[in-house]
Amino acid sequence: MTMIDETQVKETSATHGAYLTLRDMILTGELPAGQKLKIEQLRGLLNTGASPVREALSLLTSDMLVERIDQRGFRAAPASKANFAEILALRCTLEDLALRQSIANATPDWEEQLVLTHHHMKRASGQGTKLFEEAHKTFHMALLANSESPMLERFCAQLYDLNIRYRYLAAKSATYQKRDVSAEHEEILDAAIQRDQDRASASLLSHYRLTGDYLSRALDI
Amino acid sequence: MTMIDETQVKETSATHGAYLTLRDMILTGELPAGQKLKIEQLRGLLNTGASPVREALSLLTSDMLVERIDQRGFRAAPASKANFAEILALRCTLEDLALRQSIANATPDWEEQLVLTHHHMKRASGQGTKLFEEAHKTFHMALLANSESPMLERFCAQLYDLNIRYRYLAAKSATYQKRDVSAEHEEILDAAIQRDQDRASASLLSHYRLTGDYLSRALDI
DNA sequence: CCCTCCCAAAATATCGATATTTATTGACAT
DNA sequence: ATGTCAATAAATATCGATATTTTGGGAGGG
Repeated sequence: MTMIDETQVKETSATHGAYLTLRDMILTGELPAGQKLKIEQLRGLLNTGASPVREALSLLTSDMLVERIDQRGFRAAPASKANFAEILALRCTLEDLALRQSIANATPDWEEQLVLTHHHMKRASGQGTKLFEEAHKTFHMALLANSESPMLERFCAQLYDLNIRYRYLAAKSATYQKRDVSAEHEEILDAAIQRDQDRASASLLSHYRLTGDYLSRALDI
Repeated sequence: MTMIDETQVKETSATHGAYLTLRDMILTGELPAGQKLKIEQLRGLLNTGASPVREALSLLTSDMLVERIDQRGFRAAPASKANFAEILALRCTLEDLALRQSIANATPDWEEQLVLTHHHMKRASGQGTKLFEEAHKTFHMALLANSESPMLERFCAQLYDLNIRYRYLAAKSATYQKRDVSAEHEEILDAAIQRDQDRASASLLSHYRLTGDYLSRALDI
């Protein structure tokens, strides 16, 4: 006999579900940085067994979103300005590399993906933060998706996610920026399609550094 | 009542033990690349329960040594020339960066560590491969240990390990190299202590590329 | 002869209970 | 008051059993 609990369909395995939920909770700050993550507590939150929770936490360890303390459980990875600065610096190095490689290997197919994902992002702009975040990541990852270096792309994706957390952290505190982010995206897209490595990389890095400066000021951790 | 099984002391948790053993088996090729990793089979090998095995495999996923196929278990990460080339290229980029930063932040303490770990490596040279491998990694990580960028160091360590696997793979096949690896290490050490970023990085990268070329030829995968 | 569908066998994923380990509390001696 | 130690409480880690899913191998139909 099968129990149908959520909304009719059992999307994936309990582990994967727990993984996605926990990840989201950490990224958005619903589970604050540094917080102890008790199995029993999470077991309740996700209404699943201890095994899936444990395994999901183990997986999140890969993503550097959770730390494991041997024999003493798990906790959400701590956040700090130093950590944020490190993420920004690494992203600039790695995305620069990945973007240049992507452009070097440029194909019509890839360019079409860029245009598409950019369009989706623009359309998602009005709607909720959650949807826009999703589309924003998709666009940025599409830029790198042609590097023919899966590990490099993986590192970039990982760092991208780590950065999101700081965006949510900053959002809690005061001021909201009034840059023309949209124009920055257009500029990156255009340079990529023109296959201009230097311009694309420069505008991408500038995009990150502007956001970085802004976040760095907004953060009070 | 406590059961004492191995050699008197229970080093760590079952999970951590399984993690170390499995990792070693994959690195050395005892568990060949691409092989299906069945829980039951490993459970026997490590004589422990299914939970620690599962969790160890999850952790190895972080290290990109194991792949997880949803609902279909785990397998040792596949190996290929392309993957090897990617690892080499990424290492060159990331270690270059880390080494330069380490040198930029140079302290007497760090330099002493370099000298020490280099000495240990030389001493381990005569003894078994296993011991030398250990010391070799320690020396190379010591070079990067002063970068003040923990994540960067983590990436480098990860890539270092992934590379080891290819060394073991190549060792199985034919010829043995006759480079003066020891001199290369001296050169890197010397340049680092002189705080000469360019020379240190150049000799480190040359060291890797020479090994890379050799391995690339020796591999038949 | 080949393809599809179904049934057994194998393997994975998950649960619930138990054993270990770590954290906490309060009494006692200083 | 204060620091130490033992007993208790809480949490983690691990086990063994069960439910679910995938795989492999025919039987039957095309």
